[in-house]
Amino acid sequence: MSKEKDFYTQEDKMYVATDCVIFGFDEGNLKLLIFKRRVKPLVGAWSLIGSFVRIDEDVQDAAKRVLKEITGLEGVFMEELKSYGKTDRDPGYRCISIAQYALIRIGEYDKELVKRHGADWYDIDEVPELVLDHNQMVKDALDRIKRKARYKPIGFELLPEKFTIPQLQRLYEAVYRKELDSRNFRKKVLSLNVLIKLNEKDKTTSRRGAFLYKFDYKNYHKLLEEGFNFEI
Amino acid sequence: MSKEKDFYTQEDKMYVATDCVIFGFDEGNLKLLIFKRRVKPLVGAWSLIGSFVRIDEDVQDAAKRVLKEITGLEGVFMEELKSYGKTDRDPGYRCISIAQYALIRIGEYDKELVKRHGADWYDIDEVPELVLDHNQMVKDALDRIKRKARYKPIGFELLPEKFTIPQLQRLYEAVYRKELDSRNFRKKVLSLNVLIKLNEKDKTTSRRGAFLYKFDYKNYHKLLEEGFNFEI
DNA sequence: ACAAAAGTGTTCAGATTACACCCATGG
DNA sequence: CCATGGGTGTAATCTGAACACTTTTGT
Repeated sequence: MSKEKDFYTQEDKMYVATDCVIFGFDEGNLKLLIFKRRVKPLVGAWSLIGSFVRIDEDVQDAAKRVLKEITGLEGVFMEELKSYGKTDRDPGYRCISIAQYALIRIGEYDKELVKRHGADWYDIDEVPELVLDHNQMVKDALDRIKRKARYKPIGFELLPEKFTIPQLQRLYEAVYRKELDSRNFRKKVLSLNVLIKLNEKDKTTSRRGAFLYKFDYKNYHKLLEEGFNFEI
Repeated sequence: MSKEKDFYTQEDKMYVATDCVIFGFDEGNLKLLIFKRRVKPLVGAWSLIGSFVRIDEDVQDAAKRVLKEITGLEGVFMEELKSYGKTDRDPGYRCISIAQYALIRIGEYDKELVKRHGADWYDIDEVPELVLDHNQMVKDALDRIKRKARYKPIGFELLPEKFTIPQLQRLYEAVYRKELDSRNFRKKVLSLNVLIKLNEKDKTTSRRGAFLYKFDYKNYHKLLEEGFNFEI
């Protein structure tokens, strides 16, 4: 930055942070990754995972950086939620935060790293009180994925690469918070033509076993361009 | 702020701006309000209307402030679009911008004020090159209202208080960029039960005249709570 | 043989689409 | 009297919702 002229010296500067609402899905429940603060202010309080944005760092990159620092993951689905810009949101100093939400495969993160950072998964119904406006961020992120699930096949980011249709249904049930009819669900989801049936079964949840599928990203992108509707 | 302790002094501060993508609708065309910069840097270039966020000002309030400064309008529909946070987006200095989009009634703004600020309306298809990433903001805002029109009756913010159904249809056609069948459009829009038919006609576009309607905000909010679908 | 989850089809109601003519009026 | 935009109905199709039984297999 130093090579550029600063035309704006009479204006106010402030801190810019980014906070990540990190969702996972496990055993039928939607989960949230939060951690216990070890630095001032608010030591010991539960918080979303976030960081200040550095002056030589894109906001998106800052979000990717913290996600990687805590979970070891890269290249996962992450999207901006909205900004939180009230003057009084942080008692420390004027700081605005650009919240993001991420969907990760709960089997794939680096458990050692997560533990070392004092982070832990909470069932979405049992999230404790978080610092600042972080509970509001979680609420807004939940509303967002509920809506988003209507037109993007959001679930596949949260499931392992190979998954069964009953698993996918349980995920949608967790997001929508209501039970779905398995016949209609299966019919709808298969009609989208974005699932590839494999010759393997998952036998962990039933004696009979359920066929595994994987997501057909190629077909999916083709359909997106045609303006497809993924409503379940 | 000064009464609070600043815990974060080792972190980077930056400028935070907000830019408004201001839409209007006139004679069948969606329009954009932009203005010609009179200050350094980039004097004379076309730009969205924006401002730095002051340290004692909410981001939303900053957006409202600039909208009022330029158009004289208050209380119009305005919503956050997204943040633009790349390090190199502003050559002046590190500055992130929270873009907003607003929908205003093109007959109601303060024309004197707009002229005095060097602002002008451009047809959405004829927007000139704008400074920084402002063309991208416009594109993103257009995509947003296209999607938003599917589940919120967005059009009413852009039309005068009293409007005709053909007017409303032309607005939707401008947003979707395709022609709609007038019988189906009328059927659908009336079935939503959010229009109040008035005993007046608008005769400016036909000899016969078209009945004027107004939007039934009360009924609309009731329907929203029930989770209504406004797809046209 | 039985418990427990996986898998499968049909019917009905409501919504969406396509489509063509008469109406009212000012000039 | 005619040109112009406003206003109306119906049939065909598609989509979403409701609903119950058979299959598989480990124990």
